[in-house]
Amino acid sequence: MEPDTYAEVLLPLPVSGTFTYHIPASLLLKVTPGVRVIVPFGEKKSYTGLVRRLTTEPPGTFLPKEISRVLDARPLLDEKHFLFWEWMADYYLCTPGEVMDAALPAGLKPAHHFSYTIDPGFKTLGILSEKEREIFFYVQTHPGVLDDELGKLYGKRKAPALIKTLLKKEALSEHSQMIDTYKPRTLRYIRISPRLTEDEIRQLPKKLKRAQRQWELFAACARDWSPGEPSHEFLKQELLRQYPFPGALSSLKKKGILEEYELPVSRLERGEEKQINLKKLTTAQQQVLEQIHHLFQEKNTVLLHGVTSSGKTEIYFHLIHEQIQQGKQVLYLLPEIAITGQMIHRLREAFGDLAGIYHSRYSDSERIETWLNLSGNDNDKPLQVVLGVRAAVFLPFRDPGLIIVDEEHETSYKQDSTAPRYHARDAAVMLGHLTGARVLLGSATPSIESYFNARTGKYGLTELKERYTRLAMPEIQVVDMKKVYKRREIRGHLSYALYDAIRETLDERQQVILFQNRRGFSPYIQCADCGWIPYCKNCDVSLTYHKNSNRLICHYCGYNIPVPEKCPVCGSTHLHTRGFGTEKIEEEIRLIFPDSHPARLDLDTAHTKRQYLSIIRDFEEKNTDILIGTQMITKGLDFGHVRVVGILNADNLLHFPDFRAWERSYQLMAQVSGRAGRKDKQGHVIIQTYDPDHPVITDVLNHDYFHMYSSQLKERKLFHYPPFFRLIRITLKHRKNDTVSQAASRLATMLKKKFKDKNVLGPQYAFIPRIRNQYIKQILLKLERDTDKAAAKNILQEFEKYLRETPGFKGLQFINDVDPM
DNA sequence: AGCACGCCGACT
DNA sequence: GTCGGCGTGCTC
Repeated sequence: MEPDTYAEVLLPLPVSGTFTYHIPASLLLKVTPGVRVIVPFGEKKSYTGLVRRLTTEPPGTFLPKEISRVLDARPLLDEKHFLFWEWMADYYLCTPGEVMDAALPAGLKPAHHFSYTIDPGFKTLGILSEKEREIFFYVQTHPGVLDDELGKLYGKRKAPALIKTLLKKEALSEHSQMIDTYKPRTLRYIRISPRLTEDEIRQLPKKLKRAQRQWELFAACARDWSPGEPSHEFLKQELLRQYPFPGALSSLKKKGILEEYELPVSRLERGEEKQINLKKLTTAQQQVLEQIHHLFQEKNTVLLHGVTSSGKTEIYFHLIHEQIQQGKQVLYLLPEIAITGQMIHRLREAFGDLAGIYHSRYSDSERIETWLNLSGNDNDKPLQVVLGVRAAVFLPFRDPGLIIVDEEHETSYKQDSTAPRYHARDAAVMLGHLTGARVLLGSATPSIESYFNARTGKYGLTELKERYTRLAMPEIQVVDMKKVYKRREIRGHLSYALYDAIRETLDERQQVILFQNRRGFSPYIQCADCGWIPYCKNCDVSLTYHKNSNRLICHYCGYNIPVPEKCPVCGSTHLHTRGFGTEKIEEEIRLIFPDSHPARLDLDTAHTKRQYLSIIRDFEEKNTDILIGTQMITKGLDFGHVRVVGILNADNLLHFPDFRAWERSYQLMAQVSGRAGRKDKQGHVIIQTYDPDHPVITDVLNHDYFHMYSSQLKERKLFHYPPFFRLIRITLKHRKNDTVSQAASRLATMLKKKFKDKNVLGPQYAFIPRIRNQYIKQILLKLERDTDKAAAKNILQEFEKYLRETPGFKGLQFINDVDPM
């Protein structure tokens, strides 16, 4: 007799292992690694989980329960991707469950729900509290209501507690329920019933003689019928449009002559089948393409360093085309903000329905369909290339030949708010390793790490130095704000130099981009008499003044209050704004250039994708002529008529307290500059700074990436930072300041003893020491490149476990960020 | 994560 | 004496 088979199932729980279930004989063929299963868990719950592996080894210490249902016909992912998940959990110090959570689109995610009805025997309303009664009556009018709907109505926190007492008082009954949130869209088809024999069909003309409409309908379906062949199928809606006889149709169905059935259609936008359509490469591009091929023979990963507007995208497209011709798939990663309508259009133009998009802007259903398509869980032909954001690294490509990570220096590739705190670029390199796909990183301003890897031979390196249309690099002018203020050569926050450039540009009906790395009107307000500054009550930050709403807003927790009329400390009415943000610049521009049409692009004006796109479109169509924005304007935008780019205050970039500040400043300024002068005329970039001789400014001025790189590299070496050292940033959070402080210094001491003193930095308060009433301290652990990382991580986790269990340190939160940004 | 079990304060 | 607070520990 065959031994029993068990499945190790990953459940969406924050635990490290899997749970073992017995596979009933009836499900034996259906349960394979990678399919989702419904399993009982605990007393009455059931979860959807993912089968990790099968085993015939019976567990010794417990009696396994049975798998109750299998949800997928084919695995959602293969062994390689499981290994990828496991690498990620291990490398970024989180659980496989957390990786699973990040990897799967919401609708495929293991979850479970409860629905409620009132208990029919319940009589004594009197024993219910007012709130309980509310829920009771809601359930009475909405039988079968789900837990999350009640949660939405009565509070995510409160509802479960109230429901619990209602269950206890036997007022409600609970029903465990699997929700399939994903419903494939279907189309209805009509065909001649295959159960009809040939003879019966031949009899039909006689039989239907007196039913004119039924006869017409049948004749239409039988048009191309030939004996022995299966009937053609007709779209119901099409058929009824030509022959609008629904009554006749249902009669024919009743008689068993025609049959109606549903087939799922993919919701993926499929353009018509298209011939692959590529632009011809320039000589320089062609050379780089060949070099990439050459480098891929020896290296898994290649860095393409190509100046802005050098046409990297064209090279990518040619590489994608080659992969498709070889029957291989391509993953094409871009930062969220760079996936523009323009970009999608170009991809569809080139690859038609072979191309897919994986993006948060797309509905969850569309993301699910992309996933199911790639995993082979639908009947469509597989996508050959998917353009996607960070999370697209998880897509279950079965035969990937190439992974492109464009704008590889972008910080948005790093997920830092929730675990897994992974970097999609580094994950892509690992994925390439596991799947055999080549990895191409691209950037005009590569990260120091990637460039270092390329220069030291870990990656291949190729450079594209020529701008696409023989476009000259923009002329960069640095304006010394110290002198400007001394000589009073300023209007608002615009130096005369910038003012003149804008004036001239407007007169020539061209466009301007102004970059200011701060949103809001001004960073804070201050009492001119006593120096009082309003702070957030939940966080240790000053409140930012927003003029539009006339409120003071905390950018960290959202806390906001109206602007006080007078100083609460001294009663003075002289409350002045300090510093400036995008909102203030916009106001100044309207004042200084009354004939201009400025627009602002930042988190406040582009809250939704739609708003963002409409601001961009207005600028593209020249409805607006001055675009004032934060980081947002630097990403992948292609404007044809921008003559002048102004960086209003380079200093708050340069003096950011972070070891990457200079690198970032360079990248930002170089990328913003790249927006200038696209079409016929050379662009003009004006950088306002109090520190005109700053080395980074000089490098930007000279378009000298390499100099920035080498000087930064020296600093990194000297102060023990990447790429010479690996960093783990440990964050401790607690409601009590004392608790974090004590725990943090205990941890630091332990780490210093175990590693070397110089390898442990801190503890120190976070940049914002308190957010949402949680005190935050950080320790930076620096590991030499040759340290046993696994061992170090184990030690760290041991220490944290020990501290968590120490009396007095209860409720302490640890967050480990590997390779923090 | 949820949920049960378990041991100490304010209530009919 | 009980209801209920959330600390601790387990779930295949």
